[in-house]
Amino acid sequence: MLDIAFIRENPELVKDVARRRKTAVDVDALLALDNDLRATRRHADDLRAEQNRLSKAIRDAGADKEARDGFIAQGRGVAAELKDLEPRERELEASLRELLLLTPNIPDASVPEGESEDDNVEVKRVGEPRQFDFEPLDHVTLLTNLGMLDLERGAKVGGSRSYILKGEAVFLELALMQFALHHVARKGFLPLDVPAMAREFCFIGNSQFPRGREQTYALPEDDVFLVGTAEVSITGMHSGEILREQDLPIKYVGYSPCYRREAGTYGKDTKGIMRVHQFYKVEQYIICRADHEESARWHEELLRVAEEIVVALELPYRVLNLCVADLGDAKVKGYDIECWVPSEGRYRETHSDSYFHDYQARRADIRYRGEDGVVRYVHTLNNTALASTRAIIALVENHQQADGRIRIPTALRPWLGGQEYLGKAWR
RNA sequence: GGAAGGGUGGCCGAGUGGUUUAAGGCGCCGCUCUCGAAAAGCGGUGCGCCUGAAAGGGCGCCGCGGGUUCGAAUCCCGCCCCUUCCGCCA
Repeated sequence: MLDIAFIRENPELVKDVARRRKTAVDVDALLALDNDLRATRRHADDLRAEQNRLSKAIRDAGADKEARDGFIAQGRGVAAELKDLEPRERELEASLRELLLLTPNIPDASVPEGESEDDNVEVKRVGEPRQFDFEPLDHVTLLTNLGMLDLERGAKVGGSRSYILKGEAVFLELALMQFALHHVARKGFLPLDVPAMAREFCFIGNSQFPRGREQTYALPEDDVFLVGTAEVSITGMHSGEILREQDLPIKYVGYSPCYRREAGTYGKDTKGIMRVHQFYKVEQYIICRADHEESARWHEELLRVAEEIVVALELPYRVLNLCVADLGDAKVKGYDIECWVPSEGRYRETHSDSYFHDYQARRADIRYRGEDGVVRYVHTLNNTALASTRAIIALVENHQQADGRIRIPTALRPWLGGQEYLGKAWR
Protein backbone atom coordinates (compact mmCIF):
# COMPACT_ATOMS: atom_id res chain seq x y z
CA MET A 1 0.00 0.00 0.00
CA LEU A 2 1.21 3.45 -0.86
CA ASP A 3 1.01 6.40 1.51
CA ILE A 4 -2.17 8.31 0.62
CA ALA A 5 -0.21 11.53 1.05
CA PHE A 6 2.24 10.31 -1.60
CA ILE A 7 -0.59 9.60 -4.02
CA ARG A 8 -2.08 13.04 -3.36
CA GLU A 9 1.23 14.66 -4.22
CA ASN A 10 2.11 12.42 -7.18
CA PRO A 11 -1.12 11.43 -8.92
CA GLU A 12 0.41 11.41 -12.42
CA LEU A 13 3.30 9.23 -11.32
CA VAL A 14 0.92 6.72 -9.76
CA LYS A 15 -1.24 6.65 -12.90
CA ASP A 16 1.83 6.11 -15.04
CA VAL A 17 3.01 3.26 -12.82
CA ALA A 18 -0.41 1.59 -12.95
CA ARG A 19 -0.36 1.82 -16.73
CA ARG A 20 3.15 0.36 -17.01
CA ARG A 21 2.29 -2.44 -14.60
CA LYS A 22 -0.90 -3.22 -16.54
CA THR A 23 -2.87 -2.66 -13.38
CA ALA A 24 -6.34 -1.13 -13.51
CA VAL A 25 -6.81 1.40 -10.74
CA ASP A 26 -8.82 4.60 -10.84
CA VAL A 27 -6.50 7.13 -9.22
CA ASP A 28 -8.90 10.03 -9.76
CA ALA A 29 -11.69 8.15 -8.02
CA LEU A 30 -9.29 7.37 -5.21
CA LEU A 31 -8.36 11.02 -4.77
CA ALA A 32 -12.01 12.07 -4.90
CA LEU A 33 -12.79 9.59 -2.14
CA ASP A 34 -9.87 10.91 -0.13
CA ASN A 35 -11.19 14.46 -0.43
CA ASP A 36 -14.66 13.37 0.47
CA LEU A 37 -13.47 11.41 3.46
CA ARG A 38 -11.37 14.27 4.79
CA ALA A 39 -14.26 16.72 4.53
CA THR A 40 -16.64 14.27 6.16
CA ARG A 41 -14.20 13.49 8.92
CA ARG A 42 -13.57 17.16 9.61
CA HIS A 43 -17.28 17.70 9.97
CA ALA A 44 -17.65 14.65 12.23
CA ASP A 45 -14.67 15.71 14.33
CA ASP A 46 -16.24 19.12 14.87
CA LEU A 47 -19.47 17.47 15.98
CA ARG A 48 -17.59 15.18 18.33
CA ALA A 49 -15.74 18.17 19.78
CA GLU A 50 -19.10 19.83 20.38
CA GLN A 51 -20.37 16.64 21.95
CA ASN A 52 -17.41 16.53 24.29
CA ARG A 53 -17.98 20.14 25.33
CA LEU A 54 -21.67 19.50 25.99
CA SER A 55 -20.88 16.35 27.89
CA LYS A 56 -18.65 18.32 30.27
CA ALA A 57 -21.28 21.06 30.53
CA ILE A 58 -23.92 18.50 31.51
CA ARG A 59 -21.63 17.04 34.12
CA ASP A 60 -20.77 20.48 35.53
CA ALA A 61 -24.38 21.66 35.52
CA GLY A 62 -24.94 19.45 38.56
CA ALA A 63 -28.23 20.25 40.28
CA ASP A 64 -29.11 23.06 37.90
CA LYS A 65 -31.93 21.13 36.29
CA GLU A 66 -32.85 23.74 33.70
CA ALA A 67 -29.31 24.26 32.36
CA ARG A 68 -28.74 20.54 32.41
CA ASP A 69 -31.84 19.72 30.39
CA GLY A 70 -30.90 22.40 27.88
CA PHE A 71 -27.46 20.89 27.33
CA ILE A 72 -28.93 17.42 27.07
CA ALA A 73 -31.35 18.63 24.40
CA GLN A 74 -28.44 20.13 22.47
CA GLY A 75 -26.49 16.92 22.93
CA ARG A 76 -29.34 14.95 21.43
CA GLY A 77 -29.23 17.13 18.36
CA VAL A 78 -25.48 16.65 17.94
CA ALA A 79 -25.82 12.91 18.51
CA ALA A 80 -28.49 12.69 15.85
CA GLU A 81 -26.33 14.51 13.33
CA LEU A 82 -23.41 12.23 14.10
CA LYS A 83 -25.58 9.20 13.69
CA ASP A 84 -26.16 10.25 10.09
CA LEU A 85 -22.57 11.15 9.43
CA GLU A 86 -20.68 8.25 10.97
CA PRO A 87 -21.91 5.49 8.66
CA ARG A 88 -20.97 7.73 5.74
CA GLU A 89 -17.51 8.19 7.27
CA ARG A 90 -17.07 4.43 7.67
CA GLU A 91 -18.21 3.74 4.11
CA LEU A 92 -15.75 6.26 2.72
CA GLU A 93 -12.94 4.78 4.80
CA ALA A 94 -13.72 1.30 3.52
CA SER A 95 -13.99 2.40 -0.11
CA LEU A 96 -10.76 4.34 0.07
CA ARG A 97 -8.92 1.42 1.61
CA GLU A 98 -10.28 -0.86 -1.07
CA LEU A 99 -8.80 1.35 -3.77
CA LEU A 100 -5.54 1.81 -1.86
CA LEU A 101 -5.16 -1.96 -1.68
CA LEU A 102 -5.46 -2.11 -5.47
CA THR A 103 -2.89 0.61 -6.09
CA PRO A 104 0.44 -0.84 -7.18
CA ASN A 105 3.85 -0.07 -5.73
CA ILE A 106 6.40 2.23 -7.39
CA PRO A 107 9.04 0.18 -9.21
CA ASP A 108 12.74 0.90 -8.89
CA ALA A 109 14.50 2.79 -11.70
CA SER A 110 16.55 -0.34 -12.44
CA VAL A 111 13.43 -2.33 -13.33
CA PRO A 112 13.31 -2.90 -17.10
CA GLU A 113 10.36 -1.59 -19.09
CA GLY A 114 8.35 -4.24 -20.88
CA GLU A 115 4.99 -5.61 -21.87
CA SER A 116 5.18 -9.21 -20.69
CA GLU A 117 7.45 -11.87 -19.21
CA ASP A 118 9.20 -11.99 -22.58
CA ASP A 119 10.76 -8.65 -21.72
CA ASN A 120 12.43 -9.81 -18.53
CA VAL A 121 16.16 -9.12 -18.72
CA GLU A 122 18.68 -11.86 -18.18
CA VAL A 123 21.23 -10.59 -15.68
CA LYS A 124 23.53 -13.54 -15.68
CA ARG A 125 23.88 -17.18 -16.60
CA VAL A 126 25.84 -19.60 -14.45
CA GLY A 127 26.89 -23.13 -15.31
CA GLU A 128 26.62 -24.87 -18.66
CA PRO A 129 23.65 -27.08 -19.54
CA ARG A 130 25.07 -30.58 -19.46
CA GLN A 131 25.88 -32.33 -22.73
CA PHE A 132 24.31 -35.77 -22.44
CA ASP A 133 25.93 -38.74 -24.17
CA PHE A 134 22.56 -40.47 -24.02
CA GLU A 135 19.00 -39.38 -24.56
CA PRO A 136 17.99 -37.54 -21.39
CA LEU A 137 14.54 -38.27 -20.01
CA ASP A 138 12.04 -36.01 -18.33
CA HIS A 139 11.41 -36.11 -14.60
CA VAL A 140 8.12 -37.99 -14.97
CA THR A 141 9.73 -40.86 -16.86
CA LEU A 142 12.75 -40.91 -14.58
CA LEU A 143 10.88 -40.86 -11.29
CA THR A 144 8.07 -43.14 -12.41
CA ASN A 145 10.51 -45.77 -13.63
CA LEU A 146 12.43 -45.53 -10.39
CA GLY A 147 9.17 -46.22 -8.58
CA MET A 148 9.33 -42.84 -6.90
CA LEU A 149 6.38 -41.02 -8.45
CA ASP A 150 2.74 -42.03 -8.92
CA LEU A 151 0.84 -39.36 -10.79
CA GLU A 152 -2.19 -41.49 -11.64
CA ARG A 153 -3.03 -42.35 -8.09
CA GLY A 154 -2.08 -38.85 -7.05
CA ALA A 155 -4.82 -37.55 -9.37
CA LYS A 156 -7.17 -40.27 -8.17
CA VAL A 157 -6.77 -39.07 -4.61
CA GLY A 158 -6.32 -35.34 -5.00
CA GLY A 159 -7.44 -34.49 -8.53
CA SER A 160 -5.37 -32.95 -11.26
CA ARG A 161 -2.02 -31.41 -10.34
CA SER A 162 -1.66 -33.84 -7.46
CA TYR A 163 1.15 -36.33 -7.05
CA ILE A 164 2.46 -39.03 -4.79
CA LEU A 165 6.15 -39.24 -4.09
CA LYS A 166 7.31 -42.67 -3.12
CA GLY A 167 10.35 -44.36 -1.66
CA GLU A 168 13.62 -42.49 -1.86
CA ALA A 169 11.97 -39.47 -3.49
CA VAL A 170 10.38 -38.77 -0.13
CA PHE A 171 13.79 -38.73 1.51
CA LEU A 172 15.13 -36.63 -1.35
CA GLU A 173 12.43 -34.06 -0.76
CA LEU A 174 13.15 -33.91 2.96
CA ALA A 175 16.89 -33.78 2.30
CA LEU A 176 16.45 -30.79 -0.01
CA MET A 177 14.40 -28.96 2.58
CA GLN A 178 16.84 -29.82 5.37
CA PHE A 179 19.79 -28.74 3.31
CA ALA A 180 18.23 -25.40 2.36
CA LEU A 181 17.02 -24.73 5.89
CA HIS A 182 20.44 -25.36 7.38
CA HIS A 183 22.24 -23.42 4.69
CA VAL A 184 20.20 -20.29 5.34
CA ALA A 185 20.03 -20.72 9.11
CA ARG A 186 23.84 -20.83 9.28
CA LYS A 187 23.83 -17.27 7.95
CA GLY A 188 21.91 -16.01 10.94
CA PHE A 189 18.33 -16.53 9.78
CA LEU A 190 16.01 -17.84 12.48
CA PRO A 191 14.23 -21.00 11.36
CA LEU A 192 10.43 -20.88 11.59
CA ASP A 193 7.83 -23.57 11.11
CA VAL A 194 4.77 -21.38 10.52
CA PRO A 195 1.02 -22.03 10.19
CA ALA A 196 0.00 -23.03 6.69
CA MET A 197 -3.51 -21.87 7.54
CA ALA A 198 -3.72 -18.15 8.06
CA ARG A 199 -6.30 -15.47 8.59
CA GLU A 200 -7.32 -13.01 5.93
CA PHE A 201 -5.29 -10.10 7.29
CA CYS A 202 -2.09 -12.01 6.57
CA PHE A 203 -3.03 -12.30 2.92
CA ILE A 204 -4.06 -8.67 2.65
CA GLY A 205 -0.85 -7.64 4.42
CA ASN A 206 1.27 -9.67 2.08
CA SER A 207 -0.69 -8.48 -1.02
CA GLN A 208 -2.15 -11.88 -1.99
CA PHE A 209 -5.54 -10.25 -1.43
CA PRO A 210 -7.65 -8.67 -2.76
CA ARG A 211 -6.05 -9.23 -6.18
CA GLY A 212 -5.16 -12.88 -6.52
CA ARG A 213 -7.72 -14.06 -4.01
CA GLU A 214 -8.86 -16.71 -6.49
CA GLN A 215 -5.41 -18.33 -6.31
CA THR A 216 -5.90 -19.17 -2.65
CA TYR A 217 -7.74 -22.07 -1.04
CA ALA A 218 -10.37 -20.91 1.42
CA LEU A 219 -11.58 -22.80 4.48
CA PRO A 220 -14.72 -20.75 5.13
CA GLU A 221 -15.91 -22.88 8.05
CA ASP A 222 -12.90 -21.74 10.00
CA ASP A 223 -12.24 -18.31 8.50
CA VAL A 224 -8.75 -19.24 7.37
CA PHE A 225 -7.00 -19.75 4.06
CA LEU A 226 -4.18 -22.04 2.99
CA VAL A 227 -0.96 -20.13 2.42
CA GLY A 228 0.78 -20.34 -0.94
CA THR A 229 4.06 -19.50 0.76
CA ALA A 230 5.41 -19.10 4.30
CA GLU A 231 5.88 -15.43 3.40
CA VAL A 232 2.17 -14.87 4.11
CA SER A 233 2.40 -16.26 7.63
CA ILE A 234 5.62 -14.46 8.41
CA THR A 235 4.18 -11.12 7.30
CA GLY A 236 1.26 -11.79 9.64
CA MET A 237 3.56 -12.54 12.58
CA HIS A 238 4.48 -8.95 13.35
CA SER A 239 1.28 -7.34 12.11
CA GLY A 240 0.21 -4.45 14.32
CA GLU A 241 3.54 -4.35 16.13
CA ILE A 242 6.05 -1.59 16.68
CA LEU A 243 9.48 -3.21 16.65
CA ARG A 244 12.68 -1.81 18.11
CA GLU A 245 15.30 -0.57 15.70
CA GLN A 246 17.99 -2.42 17.64
CA ASP A 247 16.22 -5.69 16.81
CA LEU A 248 16.47 -5.04 13.06
CA PRO A 249 17.16 -6.55 10.68
CA ILE A 250 15.06 -9.57 11.56
CA LYS A 251 16.06 -12.50 9.39
CA TYR A 252 13.83 -15.56 9.18
CA VAL A 253 13.97 -18.75 7.22
CA GLY A 254 10.48 -20.22 7.10
CA TYR A 255 9.44 -23.75 6.25
CA SER A 256 5.90 -24.64 5.25
CA PRO A 257 3.71 -26.52 2.86
CA CYS A 258 2.43 -24.29 0.06
CA TYR A 259 -1.02 -24.53 -1.48
CA ARG A 260 -1.92 -22.92 -4.78
CA ARG A 261 -5.12 -23.23 -6.72
CA GLU A 262 -3.40 -22.47 -10.03
CA ALA A 263 -6.70 -21.09 -11.28
CA GLY A 264 -6.59 -20.18 -14.94
CA THR A 265 -3.54 -22.29 -15.78
CA TYR A 266 -5.43 -25.16 -17.39
CA GLY A 267 -3.22 -25.65 -20.41
CA LYS A 268 0.05 -24.86 -18.65
CA ASP A 269 2.57 -27.37 -17.39
CA THR A 270 0.11 -30.21 -17.32
CA LYS A 271 2.84 -32.79 -17.28
CA GLY A 272 4.49 -33.92 -14.08
CA ILE A 273 5.10 -31.88 -10.97
CA MET A 274 6.12 -28.52 -12.47
CA ARG A 275 2.85 -26.87 -11.45
CA VAL A 276 1.09 -28.53 -8.53
CA HIS A 277 -1.41 -27.59 -5.86
CA GLN A 278 0.78 -28.59 -2.93
CA PHE A 279 4.50 -28.51 -2.35
CA TYR A 280 6.97 -27.56 0.36
CA LYS A 281 9.18 -24.56 0.47
CA VAL A 282 11.97 -23.01 2.49
CA GLU A 283 11.66 -19.26 2.33
CA GLN A 284 14.04 -16.45 3.26
CA TYR A 285 12.47 -13.36 4.81
CA ILE A 286 13.97 -10.10 6.03
CA ILE A 287 12.49 -7.18 7.93
CA CYS A 288 14.80 -4.17 7.88
CA ARG A 289 14.91 -0.43 8.52
CA ALA A 290 13.07 1.94 6.19
CA ASP A 291 16.07 2.62 4.01
CA HIS A 292 16.18 2.06 0.28
CA GLU A 293 19.91 1.35 0.17
CA GLU A 294 19.54 -1.25 2.90
CA SER A 295 16.60 -2.91 1.16
CA ALA A 296 18.50 -3.03 -2.12
CA ARG A 297 21.53 -4.48 -0.37
CA TRP A 298 19.52 -7.25 1.30
CA HIS A 299 17.79 -7.96 -2.00
CA GLU A 300 21.17 -8.72 -3.56
CA GLU A 301 22.20 -10.72 -0.51
CA LEU A 302 19.06 -12.88 -0.66
CA LEU A 303 19.83 -13.56 -4.30
CA ARG A 304 23.37 -14.57 -3.40
CA VAL A 305 22.18 -17.03 -0.74
CA ALA A 306 19.74 -18.62 -3.17
CA GLU A 307 22.47 -18.87 -5.82
CA GLU A 308 24.72 -20.64 -3.32
CA ILE A 309 22.02 -23.25 -2.84
CA VAL A 310 21.52 -23.73 -6.57
CA VAL A 311 25.28 -23.93 -7.13
CA ALA A 312 25.63 -26.46 -4.31
CA LEU A 313 23.00 -28.58 -6.05
CA GLU A 314 25.11 -28.27 -9.22
CA LEU A 315 22.26 -26.88 -11.30
CA PRO A 316 22.83 -24.58 -14.29
CA TYR A 317 20.77 -21.44 -13.88
CA ARG A 318 20.18 -17.90 -14.96
CA VAL A 319 18.96 -14.80 -13.15
CA LEU A 320 16.26 -12.54 -14.59
CA ASN A 321 15.56 -8.94 -13.72
CA LEU A 322 11.77 -8.90 -13.98
CA CYS A 323 10.31 -6.25 -16.23
CA VAL A 324 7.69 -3.86 -14.91
CA ALA A 325 4.74 -5.76 -16.42
CA ASP A 326 5.80 -9.10 -14.92
CA LEU A 327 6.59 -7.72 -11.48
CA GLY A 328 3.21 -8.02 -9.80
CA ASP A 329 1.67 -5.10 -7.94
CA ALA A 330 3.64 -5.16 -4.76
CA LYS A 331 7.30 -5.47 -5.68
CA VAL A 332 9.73 -2.62 -6.04
CA LYS A 333 11.99 -4.97 -7.94
CA GLY A 334 12.33 -8.70 -8.43
CA TYR A 335 14.82 -11.27 -9.60
CA ASP A 336 13.83 -14.75 -10.62
CA ILE A 337 16.27 -17.62 -10.66
CA GLU A 338 15.50 -20.11 -13.36
CA CYS A 339 17.15 -23.52 -13.38
CA TRP A 340 17.90 -25.50 -16.49
CA VAL A 341 15.37 -28.21 -17.28
CA PRO A 342 16.91 -30.57 -19.88
CA SER A 343 13.66 -32.18 -21.02
CA GLU A 344 12.25 -28.76 -21.90
CA GLY A 345 15.51 -27.39 -23.20
CA ARG A 346 14.95 -24.20 -21.27
CA TYR A 347 15.27 -22.51 -17.92
CA ARG A 348 12.31 -22.65 -15.52
CA GLU A 349 11.56 -20.52 -12.50
CA THR A 350 12.65 -21.95 -9.16
CA HIS A 351 13.22 -18.83 -7.05
CA SER A 352 11.71 -15.40 -6.74
CA ASP A 353 13.62 -12.66 -4.95
CA SER A 354 11.67 -9.51 -4.10
CA TYR A 355 11.70 -6.35 -2.07
CA PHE A 356 8.76 -4.16 -1.27
CA HIS A 357 9.96 -1.08 0.60
CA ASP A 358 7.09 -0.36 3.04
CA TYR A 359 4.33 -1.58 0.71
CA GLN A 360 3.64 -4.77 2.66
CA ALA A 361 4.44 -3.12 5.98
CA ARG A 362 1.73 -0.50 5.50
CA ARG A 363 -0.84 -3.14 4.67
CA ALA A 364 0.19 -5.35 7.57
CA ASP A 365 0.91 -2.41 9.90
CA ILE A 366 4.45 -3.38 10.84
CA ARG A 367 6.50 -0.50 12.19
CA TYR A 368 9.60 0.17 14.24
CA ARG A 369 10.75 2.92 16.54
CA GLY A 370 14.01 4.40 15.30
CA GLU A 371 16.87 5.39 17.58
CA ASP A 372 15.60 8.94 16.97
CA GLY A 373 12.24 7.99 18.51
CA VAL A 374 10.37 8.31 15.21
CA VAL A 375 8.04 5.45 14.31
CA ARG A 376 8.26 4.27 10.70
CA TYR A 377 7.04 1.38 8.60
CA VAL A 378 9.63 -1.35 8.16
CA HIS A 379 10.87 -2.65 4.84
CA THR A 380 10.27 -6.29 3.94
CA LEU A 381 11.98 -8.67 1.53
CA ASN A 382 11.84 -12.32 0.71
CA ASN A 383 13.30 -14.90 -1.57
CA THR A 384 12.86 -18.60 -2.06
CA ALA A 385 15.59 -20.73 -0.55
CA LEU A 386 14.28 -23.91 -2.17
CA ALA A 387 10.90 -25.20 -3.33
CA SER A 388 10.47 -28.96 -3.22
CA THR A 389 8.88 -30.00 -6.50
CA ARG A 390 10.77 -27.71 -8.84
CA ALA A 391 14.03 -28.53 -7.09
CA ILE A 392 13.29 -32.21 -7.56
CA ILE A 393 12.61 -31.73 -11.26
CA ALA A 394 15.84 -29.82 -11.85
CA LEU A 395 17.85 -32.22 -9.74
CA VAL A 396 16.69 -35.50 -11.22
CA GLU A 397 16.76 -34.27 -14.81
CA ASN A 398 20.16 -32.61 -14.61
CA HIS A 399 21.80 -35.41 -12.65
CA GLN A 400 20.25 -38.40 -14.38
CA GLN A 401 22.58 -41.22 -15.41
CA ALA A 402 22.54 -43.39 -18.54
CA ASP A 403 21.29 -46.29 -16.40
CA GLY A 404 18.35 -44.29 -15.05
CA ARG A 405 19.76 -43.58 -11.62
CA ILE A 406 20.14 -40.05 -10.25
CA ARG A 407 23.50 -38.78 -9.07
CA ILE A 408 23.17 -36.93 -5.77
CA PRO A 409 25.25 -33.73 -5.62
CA THR A 410 27.97 -33.88 -2.99
CA ALA A 411 26.49 -31.10 -0.89
CA LEU A 412 23.23 -32.98 -0.50
CA ARG A 413 24.73 -36.34 0.42
CA PRO A 414 25.07 -35.66 4.15
CA TRP A 415 21.28 -35.33 4.22
CA LEU A 416 20.83 -38.68 2.52
CA GLY A 417 23.12 -40.74 4.68
CA GLY A 418 26.08 -40.27 2.35
CA GLN A 419 24.30 -41.93 -0.58
CA GLU A 420 25.83 -41.15 -4.01
CA TYR A 421 22.99 -42.28 -6.24
CA LEU A 422 19.25 -42.35 -5.99
CA GLY A 423 17.42 -45.50 -7.03
CA LYS A 424 18.38 -48.66 -8.88
CA ALA A 425 19.51 -48.84 -12.49
CA TRP A 426 16.60 -49.61 -14.77
CA ARG A 427 17.72 -48.61 -18.28
C1' G B 1 -17.35 -30.02 21.59
C1' G B 2 -18.86 -28.34 26.97
C1' A B 3 -17.92 -25.03 31.43
C1' A B 4 -15.64 -20.96 34.01
C1' G B 5 -12.36 -16.81 34.40
C1' G B 6 -9.67 -13.02 31.96
C1' G B 7 -7.60 -9.22 27.93
C1' U B 8 -6.27 -1.51 30.41
C1' G B 9 0.05 2.36 28.07
C1' G B 10 7.17 -0.58 27.25
C1' C B 11 5.83 -3.69 31.99
C1' C B 12 2.74 -4.38 36.61
C1' G B 13 -1.83 -2.66 38.02
C1' A B 14 -6.45 0.65 39.76
C1' G B 15 -10.79 1.78 37.53
C1' U B 16 -18.83 -1.05 37.09
C1' G B 17 -21.97 5.59 33.24
C1' G B 18 -19.86 12.17 33.99
C1' U B 19 -13.38 15.95 38.52
C1' U B 20 -10.23 9.67 33.84
C1' U B 21 -7.64 15.26 29.59
C1' A B 22 -6.62 6.55 32.12
C1' A B 23 -4.84 6.68 39.47
C1' G B 24 -0.44 4.52 41.43
C1' G B 25 4.07 1.85 40.79
C1' C B 26 8.19 -0.04 37.75
C1' G B 27 11.11 0.97 33.57
C1' C B 28 13.11 4.70 30.27
C1' C B 29 14.84 9.99 29.10
C1' G B 30 16.33 14.88 30.95
C1' C B 31 17.63 18.05 34.98
C1' U B 32 19.18 19.11 40.23
C1' C B 33 22.66 17.20 43.79
C1' U B 34 27.77 14.49 43.38
C1' C B 35 34.79 13.89 41.96
C1' G B 36 31.76 9.87 39.86
C1' A B 37 27.92 6.52 40.89
C1' A B 38 23.86 5.22 43.89
C1' A B 39 19.95 7.31 46.56
C1' A B 40 16.67 11.34 46.67
C1' G B 41 13.97 15.31 44.37
C1' C B 42 11.85 17.74 40.02
C1' G B 43 10.14 17.38 35.01
C1' G B 44 9.07 14.38 30.85
C1' U B 45 7.67 9.70 28.75
C1' G B 46 2.22 6.15 23.39
C1' C B 47 -0.01 5.63 18.27
C1' G B 48 -2.88 7.60 14.22
C1' C B 49 -5.71 11.33 11.55
C1' C B 50 -7.24 16.53 10.57
C1' U B 51 -5.78 21.72 10.87
C1' G B 52 -1.66 25.22 11.16
C1' A B 53 4.40 28.51 8.54
C1' A B 54 5.17 27.39 13.59
C1' A B 55 3.55 27.43 18.44
C1' G B 56 -0.71 25.33 19.07
C1' G B 57 -5.71 23.42 18.45
C1' G B 58 -9.32 19.40 17.34
C1' C B 59 -10.71 14.10 16.85
C1' G B 60 -10.01 8.89 17.57
C1' C B 61 -7.64 4.73 20.09
C1' C B 62 -8.46 0.66 27.22
C1' G B 63 -8.23 -7.08 22.43
C1' C B 64 -11.42 -6.18 17.54
C1' G B 65 -16.24 -4.68 15.43
C1' G B 66 -21.18 -3.03 16.18
C1' G B 67 -25.06 -1.05 19.55
C1' U B 68 -27.55 1.68 23.85
C1' U B 69 -26.91 6.80 25.91
C1' C B 70 -26.63 13.87 25.96
C1' G B 71 -22.10 11.09 27.55
C1' A B 72 -19.00 4.26 27.50
C1' A B 73 -12.55 1.55 29.63
C1' U B 74 -17.31 0.91 32.42
C1' C B 75 -23.81 -1.38 30.00
C1' C B 76 -25.62 -4.79 25.63
C1' C B 77 -24.50 -7.98 21.12
C1' G B 78 -20.96 -10.51 17.86
C1' C B 79 -15.96 -11.97 17.05
C1' C B 80 -10.59 -12.85 18.33
C1' C B 81 -6.96 -14.28 21.82
C1' C B 82 -5.13 -16.17 26.68
C1' U B 83 -5.75 -19.25 31.27
C1' U B 84 -8.09 -23.35 33.96
C1' C B 85 -11.25 -27.73 34.13
C1' C B 86 -14.06 -31.72 31.44
C1' G B 87 -14.39 -34.52 26.79
C1' C B 88 -11.85 -36.08 22.34
C1' C B 89 -7.20 -36.73 19.99
C1' A B 90 -1.57 -37.22 16.82
